[in-house]
Amino acid sequence: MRKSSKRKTMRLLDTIERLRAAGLRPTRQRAALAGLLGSEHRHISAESLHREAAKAGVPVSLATVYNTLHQFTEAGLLREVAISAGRSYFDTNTGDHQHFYCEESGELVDIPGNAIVVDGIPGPPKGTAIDRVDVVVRIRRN
Amino acid sequence: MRKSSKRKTMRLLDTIERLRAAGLRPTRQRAALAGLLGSEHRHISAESLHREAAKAGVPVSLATVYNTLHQFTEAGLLREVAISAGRSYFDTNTGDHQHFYCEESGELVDIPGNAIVVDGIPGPPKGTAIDRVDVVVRIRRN
DNA sequence: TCAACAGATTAGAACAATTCTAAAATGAAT
DNA sequence: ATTCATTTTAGAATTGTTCTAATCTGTTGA
Ligand SMILES: [Mn+2]
Ligand SMILES: [Mn+2]
Ligand SMILES: [Zn+2]
Ligand SMILES: [Zn+2]
Repeated sequence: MRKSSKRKTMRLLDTIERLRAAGLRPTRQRAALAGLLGSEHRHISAESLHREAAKAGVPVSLATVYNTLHQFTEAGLLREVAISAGRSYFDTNTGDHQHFYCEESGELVDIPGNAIVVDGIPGPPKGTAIDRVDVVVRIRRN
Repeated sequence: MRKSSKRKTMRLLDTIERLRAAGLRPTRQRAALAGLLGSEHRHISAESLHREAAKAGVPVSLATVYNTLHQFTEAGLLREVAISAGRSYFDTNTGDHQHFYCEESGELVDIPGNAIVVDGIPGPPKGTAIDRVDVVVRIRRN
């Protein structure tokens, strides 16, 4: 067994543990998708992940991709980012951070959470509490 | 001619002027929709405006509602608010301000622009400039 | 080891929001 | 009035997402 193969196996075991810890049965599809999501921070859509899976030779249905993205989000493994109507984006970076968004390219770039400070938020409407503060800095090519 | 009728007529003339100023031909439909949007600040969707028009006895097609909302947005008479994938919201308040958003009720509440201060935004990616900073304060009923 | 079953996956239908098409209507300019 | 570019429209088409109900699979415990 070569080194890279052994590394891959260990990553798979890790992934399976992480799924179990999240209360999700470690199925072939979930493990494969979790593997594709990987360790670096990424912004993906359901369709893009579905294409990626197909390209990687993992035949998983689009319905399962949607199910899995929502389950991962509920489990705190992903975060959903509302950027523009029409398409949902999921973020593998679940920590406190914000985004640059370029309408022209559709690209999403992280802004570290410790950089931005939002001040002066009024008390929320009676009977509600603040859940999260999302900042999207819309940028344009020049 | 009664007072209220005269007021309505003047508002209509105003609306027509404003459409002309925006470079839009003041058609029956555009004037009616602009009238419905009114002067108070509101958050609407295409479908909700379409229903409102129908209820007001103004038969305007859904396609025209979409066209008009986009044209008004382009002309700076409306602003599009990205809140959640799936439905577009338009805002008759085009000034600098932000929003509370309650996922449970779908309600959108204005936060005056002079209240919130966003600090520490990093320089935008090379070759781009900041267009707008959107803040959405997500709230939950408790 | 394997039977049994709850939970997961799937193809495809259904759905909701939006956009497109191309034909008919209309505002503006003669 | 006539003309013509612009606008409106009904309905089809497209897109992203969710639903359905049949099939499959991971887990459990004999
Ligand atoms: Mn969702
Ligand atoms: Mn739009
Ligand atoms: Zn991010
Ligand atoms: Zn607003």
